[in-house]
Amino acid sequence: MNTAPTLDDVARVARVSTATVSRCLNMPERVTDKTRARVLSAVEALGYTPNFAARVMAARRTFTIGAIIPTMENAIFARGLQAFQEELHARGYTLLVASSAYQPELEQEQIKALVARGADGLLLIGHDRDPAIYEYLARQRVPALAAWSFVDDGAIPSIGFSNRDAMFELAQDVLQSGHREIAMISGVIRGNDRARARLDGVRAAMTDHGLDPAQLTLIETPYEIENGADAFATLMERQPRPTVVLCGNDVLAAGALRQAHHLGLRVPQDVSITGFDDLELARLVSPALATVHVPHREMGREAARMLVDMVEGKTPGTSVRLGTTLHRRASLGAVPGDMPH
Amino acid sequence: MNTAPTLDDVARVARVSTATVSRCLNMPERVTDKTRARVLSAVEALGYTPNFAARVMAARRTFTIGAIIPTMENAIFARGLQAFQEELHARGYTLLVASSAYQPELEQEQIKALVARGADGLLLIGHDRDPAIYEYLARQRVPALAAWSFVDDGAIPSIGFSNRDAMFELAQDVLQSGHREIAMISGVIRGNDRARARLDGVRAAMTDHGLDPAQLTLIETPYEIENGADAFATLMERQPRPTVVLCGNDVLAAGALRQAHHLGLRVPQDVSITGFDDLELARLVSPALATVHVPHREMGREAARMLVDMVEGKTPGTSVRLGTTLHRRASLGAVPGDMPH
DNA sequence: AGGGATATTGTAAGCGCTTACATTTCAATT
DNA sequence: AATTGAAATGTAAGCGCTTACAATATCCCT
Repeated sequence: MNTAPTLDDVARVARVSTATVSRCLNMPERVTDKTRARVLSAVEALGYTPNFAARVMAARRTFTIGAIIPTMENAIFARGLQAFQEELHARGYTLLVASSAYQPELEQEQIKALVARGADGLLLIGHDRDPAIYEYLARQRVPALAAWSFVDDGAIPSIGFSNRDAMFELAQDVLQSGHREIAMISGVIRGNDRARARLDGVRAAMTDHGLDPAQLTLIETPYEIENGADAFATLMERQPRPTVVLCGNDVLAAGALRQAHHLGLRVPQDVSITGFDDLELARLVSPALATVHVPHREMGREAARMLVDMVEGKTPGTSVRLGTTLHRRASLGAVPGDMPH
Repeated sequence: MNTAPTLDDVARVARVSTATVSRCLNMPERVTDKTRARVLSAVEALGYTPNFAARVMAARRTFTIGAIIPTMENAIFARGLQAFQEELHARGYTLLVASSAYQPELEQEQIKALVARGADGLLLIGHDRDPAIYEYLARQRVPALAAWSFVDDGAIPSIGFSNRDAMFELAQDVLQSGHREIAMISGVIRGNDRARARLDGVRAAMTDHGLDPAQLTLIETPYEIENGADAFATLMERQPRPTVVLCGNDVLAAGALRQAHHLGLRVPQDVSITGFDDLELARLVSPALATVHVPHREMGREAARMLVDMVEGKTPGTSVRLGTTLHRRASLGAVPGDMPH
């Protein structure tokens, strides 16, 4: 089907052996200037591009890193991934991205697809997956790194932050400002340790303040704006009505906020809303979202460095924990009806 | 390095020939139930995954489609791409995504990288690129389709909408509501026909209303929120001050809107702002952005269908023009100080 | 000028898979 | 039971590249 010129064609035109052409392309310094010029002009003349599959097969190396992210639909992973790609590019690697749509089964499929395509290493999000897939990666000898989450004893090293501690801190802040009727809109927990850890953080903070975590009103829903809006509407019908809604991320929070406007509720006077991630979104909506800032770009960059080092055998990989910072913004206020002190 | 089991290993364990194993995997119906069971259990036992590079090389087909988008950082292409991927998946193809960061040179590099990786077809954004790259694609016999833009006589078929007409319509609306001091924050024009067409649309509408398009106050800047904010600040210092700022897309508009709040300007009472794309963003900010709705999902889906048909030789590809719709929302209002009629 | 060390180039064996073609198996038919 | 043709399986030739090893050219000494 594809009648593109091959190495042989180039060799013939340049009147050298295929080995020399290959060297010209891969180790130019091991070839005379004269022959290199001849070869390169043949390459030019023919419009030759090396066949990647053949190269991979012969060299058993692809200089390709795969990443499987839960979604491309919203900006959650975009910034970190962009930084990841930039750093990878600087180190001579190409990034291939696949999306799992938050489905563990599809993620497995994508992992295998990328390994089959010869990815030298893999970036995964979080730790929560079938142990069999870790065995598979080990057997295939493909190093993998988990990001967006920090666990120091996982099957693979990770680079990220403690979702639990970050959310704990935010929830503490909320509790300290007096809120007691607390609701949470969480992402779907199955196969998502980040979502679970955030929920745990909230519960831990409640316990810490002498509240029963079982009292937490919880809605679990996919990370989409509409879902945030719907969940918020449901929560506002509960009696007693929550005075604050903690959202599993900024996307859900943005949806909640839109719904609040729609319902004629003032934020934060009537109800407070918080997010997580500090996407650009958080500062675009009004009021701006109180949220947890995650160092996405730094995480992406560090992940690239670590993974490349792992691929090149320089390290088996060590987990790195990054910090998060609480951003108090206008969407989080005092408890409605509370007397000022 | 990689000691993964091969087809040969499977064949040995299952006590059949390699050809039979291959058939088991690719044309299961051409093999007895009994041997198929034997082979599959060998596959299972060994944890075998076919080597993609080898398969590609032998079969000269990858069932992979590549897409090169200008950016992954914001949501501009996310929704359309997601739909594209879904439809591709339904048809048995895998999507590989690369980002060009709006740099034509990098885009060329990425195109070659994807072709070398055996992409059966390519999705590109817009038409504006070095003709040499079209020759390259033709010679490599890799079908390509342009999206997010409609041009019926381009080097490759396209599926999209008329950026010019869509923006023309929006600008007409703006002019009809009386605005005369018009400014535009455009994306970077170089290598971006969509941005250029949108600008042309605005100019054409001005001409249509007897205005001199040279009077248009224009700032050209990359599609980032911060840039939109900065550009807006600059525009607000001009005398006479624009009464409306047309933005090249919603991202720039969101930045402009944030800056307006920051400067204490009310939208639309003091100044109107419009966007383009109708990202989710547009309805999250307040006031909601008047913008042009683009059928992203439909475009992505149609692009996948068309491209697969092209790859499979069912059609050389025909250009498809989709419609856009104007969404009048609160960010666009009357001219400040105008007497109501 | 001769000899050896070194830099350059060539030869050819795979890498793991698919597939055209050859061979074997087996059920149906006579 | 012999014959036949279709179905199942096996054989082996590549796909386009890299790279160990072999062969040759080049250079620097004495």
